[in-house]
Amino acid sequence: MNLQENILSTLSKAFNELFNVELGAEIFNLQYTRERIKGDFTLNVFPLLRFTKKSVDESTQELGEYVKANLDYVANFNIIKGFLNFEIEQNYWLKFANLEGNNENYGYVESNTDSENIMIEYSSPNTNKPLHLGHIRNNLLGFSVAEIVKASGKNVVKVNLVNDRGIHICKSMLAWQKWGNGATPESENKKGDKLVGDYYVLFDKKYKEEIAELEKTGLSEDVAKKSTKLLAEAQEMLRKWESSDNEVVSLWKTMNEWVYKGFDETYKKLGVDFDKIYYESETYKLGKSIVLKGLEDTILEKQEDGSIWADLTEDGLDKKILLRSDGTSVYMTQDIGTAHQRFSEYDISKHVYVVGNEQNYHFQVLKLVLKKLGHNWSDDIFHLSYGMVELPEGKMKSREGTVVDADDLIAEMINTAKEKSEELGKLEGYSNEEKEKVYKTIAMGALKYFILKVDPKKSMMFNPNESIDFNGNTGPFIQYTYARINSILRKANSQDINILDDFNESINLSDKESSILKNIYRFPEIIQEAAAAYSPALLSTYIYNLVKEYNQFYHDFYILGEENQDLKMFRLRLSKLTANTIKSAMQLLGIDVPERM
RNA sequence: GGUCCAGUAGCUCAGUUGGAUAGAGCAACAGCCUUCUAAGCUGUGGGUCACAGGUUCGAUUCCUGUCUGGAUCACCA
Repeated sequence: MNLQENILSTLSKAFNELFNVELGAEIFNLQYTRERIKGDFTLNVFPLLRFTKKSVDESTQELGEYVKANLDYVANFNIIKGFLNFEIEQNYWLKFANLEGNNENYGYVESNTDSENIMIEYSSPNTNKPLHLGHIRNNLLGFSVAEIVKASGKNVVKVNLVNDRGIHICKSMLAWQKWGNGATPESENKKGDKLVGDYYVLFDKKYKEEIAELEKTGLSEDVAKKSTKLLAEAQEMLRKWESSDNEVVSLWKTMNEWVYKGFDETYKKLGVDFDKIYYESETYKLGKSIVLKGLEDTILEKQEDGSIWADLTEDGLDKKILLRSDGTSVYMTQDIGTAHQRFSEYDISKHVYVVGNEQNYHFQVLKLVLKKLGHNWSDDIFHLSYGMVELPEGKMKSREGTVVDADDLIAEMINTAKEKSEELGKLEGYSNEEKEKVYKTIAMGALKYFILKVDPKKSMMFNPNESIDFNGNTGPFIQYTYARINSILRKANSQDINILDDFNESINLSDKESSILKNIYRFPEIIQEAAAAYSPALLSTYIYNLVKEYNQFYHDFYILGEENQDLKMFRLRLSKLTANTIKSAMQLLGIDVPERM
């Protein structure tokens, strides 16, 4: 039992004995005591007055006395306007520090074969579009959430779904065929994803030109859009692709390979990976057959033109097309197939889709259609919907070129980290290779933290003209603190001090020191909370606060320079604990910490 | 138009079941390197928590309405 559980059960007993009421632990509002107020845990007594049937002051006083008398480590209590603050004896924190002193996995819960299996899909790139800042948010979120859920004691399967089929793919293939002159990534000296992306943009340009031409002949915009030769050719290509036309399929394979190679490079830079990759091209047929089965079972309906629909109007949604009149699949069709395949392949209790909030409606429909088709596991689908990354001038639009390219941004960050680091000149003695590694660590730390510290649900602002900060509430600030602690630990080591020896617990803790210990004590809870909320932001806020406190401590107290041996040993231990916690928390954010910087 | 999400300091963001004096960072200004890394620490200024009602001992938090911004309602993915 941890502290809170002990206090809660003692409170239950208190109500039983003092006020003659049976209350479960869940009724008590027990929180960590606010900063600047004496105490460690705070009970809000107001909501309990209806059970005590006594005045606020009396109730609070009696509860405080009871808990103090009946719980060992409650050293004292104080009362402020109906808030009962329990003060935990410092010995408890000191024991805790000795106990967890060198537990590298402190806070993590190991999973086993009985643990829940959770599937997390993220990234899900479109093979026409090179990865940009929006995708970076997706990838970082997905990876971090997976790490956090894993650390909370679950088995995690990270999956990626590649959007490798559909009319959009045919657009870039067609453009390459028509105007590519056989260009390859090698011949153009360009990353494959970028090259293919260029042809997608080119298609759109030519398509718009053709629409404009048609409009000049007197057609309305809507009619013109549907009458272009280009679109007709793309549609024809999709039909050929779905009927496995050799030429089309072989071009498709070639161009996809280019893209994958490019994506892999970017994934590697971002430090994200997957346990399994699914391809739409391999699941859409399953989706198709499920849809046809649904039609047979009269759950779905067919229109005169042959297209197949789900009628969701009873549930407050619209009608949704699941198969086109020419028999080809839409996005929803393959998603039905993919979900089906995954739930039959794996025994998963939850399937998390990390997908932008622009697709909220899509997932609402997906869950509902699956449910209608009789798949109860549709309830286990969770759409982790995150907000857009906005630029000062508005949304990023691939086709309009207003995107912040992932590779460019990463390169720029590394460059900034390098400049800054060289300016400070703290890496003397490192080889160039080691230095480059540190630059990358810092650059990615800055970028990742910048993105992950924002609540996933909220849209976030990124101003490309203001480079991402390295001071304040940033990744490098946290990394710096880690490097600083390490510097001390290295020195201690070279003085033959064994940090892992138990320290003498008969010392007096300063407020700052016990505050740091309390913070570290909370780490396991934070992991659980972050996992339950699928929110890396909770972890970044946590680690920032811890680091800030440690830096204050570092500034105000000597560690190695402390003359009292017991205090010195304790402070080294405290530093070690902090470093471990920083490293663990940052790991869950997918951020590395450097030994020096 | 329907549905959903958001609005907290000049800017970027915290604020988890309603609770104590609403917090950080950046930017601005003023300080701190003759012992452990100044990517740090300390201080000052900066708020009608969009607005108006309601619920109650108590609302940034819950409810209703209004305003503003965004997303979505495709035979795109």
